[in-house]
Amino acid sequence: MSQRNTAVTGQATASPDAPAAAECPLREVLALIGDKWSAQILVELGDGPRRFTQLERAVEGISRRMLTLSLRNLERNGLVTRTVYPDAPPRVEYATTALIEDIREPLEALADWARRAGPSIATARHAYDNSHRGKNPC
Amino acid sequence: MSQRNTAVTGQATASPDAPAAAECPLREVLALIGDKWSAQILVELGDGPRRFTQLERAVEGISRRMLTLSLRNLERNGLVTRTVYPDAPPRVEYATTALIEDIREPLEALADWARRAGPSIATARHAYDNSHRGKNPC
DNA sequence: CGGCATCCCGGCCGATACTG
DNA sequence: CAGTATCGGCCGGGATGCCG
Repeated sequence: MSQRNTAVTGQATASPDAPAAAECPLREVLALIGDKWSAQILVELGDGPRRFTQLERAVEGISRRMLTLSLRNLERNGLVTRTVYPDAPPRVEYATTALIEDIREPLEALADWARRAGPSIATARHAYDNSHRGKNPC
Repeated sequence: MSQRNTAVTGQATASPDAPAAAECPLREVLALIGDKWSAQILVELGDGPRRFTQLERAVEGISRRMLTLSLRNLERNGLVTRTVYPDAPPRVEYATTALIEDIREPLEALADWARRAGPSIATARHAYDNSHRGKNPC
């Protein structure tokens, strides 16, 4: 069994069938793009189609393995397309589908919020850590 | 060492210090509320302050353990407040802070998108699974 | 009521090496 | 270039039980 499989190498980056996302739509979104890399990949693809290696360099820190798995997952859920060109040096392009058009704005809004709230959060965190320190011996 | 600690029971629901969220604000948001329960908790708290047991019942499926860990994490990052009332039966209320006011809308937008795109995604997934089936016995 | 401590497993994810 | 295969660590998170 060396061919492509549903669970590529024993996992699938997201739930294999979204079994119990149940009635909470927020959970569903997070199950789709709430993982470590998918959102960043979508953002990068938002600027236009990208090749595999382009994404690998753009996302910064992602491994080929996780890039592959994440892209497969996004493709499976209809969020990106994968196009193979029959060139001498292999060439594959990934692009977003119409499905994501409607989430780009909310995603941007979240990012904006992170930029604005970031400092406040850091402050709150340090305050919390200070007031709860000393419980643990160094 | 039976007191409260930074890593309560060996984990922290989110990164202990958000070390390498780096320059991607989206990653930071997901590091904060991208886990399995935090977003739902925030949504529930959006309707007003809630007690621990109220949340436990409202969130549906969450364990006391994860509720505690998630709330602690949200509290640490200044997204919710924890108020203890000195009553005979212990009473603790959780509420959102001003920090979250600005993400409620984007969060709602994401949920809306999930509701609308849900069917299309399911279709895409089944199509993908069909066209890639037969590689694995059974 | 509102937690915390312990056990434990499955899956995320990184590192590394091999392939068409 | 664009993947795939394999090993292994770490941690999210469920189940259970005890405590003030």
